[in-house]
Amino acid sequence: MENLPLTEPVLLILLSLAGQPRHGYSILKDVERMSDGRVLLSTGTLYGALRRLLDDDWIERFEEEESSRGRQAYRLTPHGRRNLQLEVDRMKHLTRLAGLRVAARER
Amino acid sequence: MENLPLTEPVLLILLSLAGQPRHGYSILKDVERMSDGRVLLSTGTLYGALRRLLDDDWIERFEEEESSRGRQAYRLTPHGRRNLQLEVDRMKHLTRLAGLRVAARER
DNA sequence: TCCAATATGGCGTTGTACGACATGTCGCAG
DNA sequence: CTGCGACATGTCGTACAACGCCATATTGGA
Repeated sequence: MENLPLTEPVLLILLSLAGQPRHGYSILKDVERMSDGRVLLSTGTLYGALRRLLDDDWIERFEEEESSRGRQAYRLTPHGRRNLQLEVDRMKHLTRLAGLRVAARER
Repeated sequence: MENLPLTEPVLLILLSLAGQPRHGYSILKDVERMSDGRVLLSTGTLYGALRRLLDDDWIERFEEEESSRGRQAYRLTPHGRRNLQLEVDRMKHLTRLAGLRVAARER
């Protein structure tokens, strides 16, 4: 339960879970959609990241009764949601700054 | 001259160079300032990243005549600036989406 | 004269990302 | 009823970025 690096794949996974609980394959597809097909997580990346997120209590398993298949849904913990919120705020701050800097054209 | 992963350290370094050419140590301090002290690049990270950015022609060495010390300034190439612009646009798009997703509170 | 800040860089460890591989289910078109 | 593509979950090995630590050198001020 320490802190993990908030890399792009991890961020996208969390973002995908922010709206609703999902199972692995669904996250994969959602990330693809969110990024307009630019980010294609491999299953290696996905399940590795999910394990770390579980270890650090950012997400938790979420059992759906009626699902017959081996599907396992994941959902954000309050802890995870809090941290995601902080991260998004940080990103907003940074993009604002980035916009200004890049806009100040070469002369 | 292929594409390199746009990780957080790399992004911050580029952002730091967007405003003006800088030498290594100056980038270090600027990144620290930009992130309100939250991101402290180690020199290992910095010079490793700079080498890769040079290899991939995102930045170039920029000789200042009057500098007596071993200072070597770096500056964005047009290629690097273009890519940075694209990356910033991508980030803006993502943050917008992230804001919406996270704001849609649990129920 | 010493010391802190400035400045550049190498090296080894750690851990993430990712492709490749492995396995199985479900629904449907032929 | 059979093959196939989408759905679904995971492991393993490798490559490489991040980072801490070390080494080194200059400059300006107390």
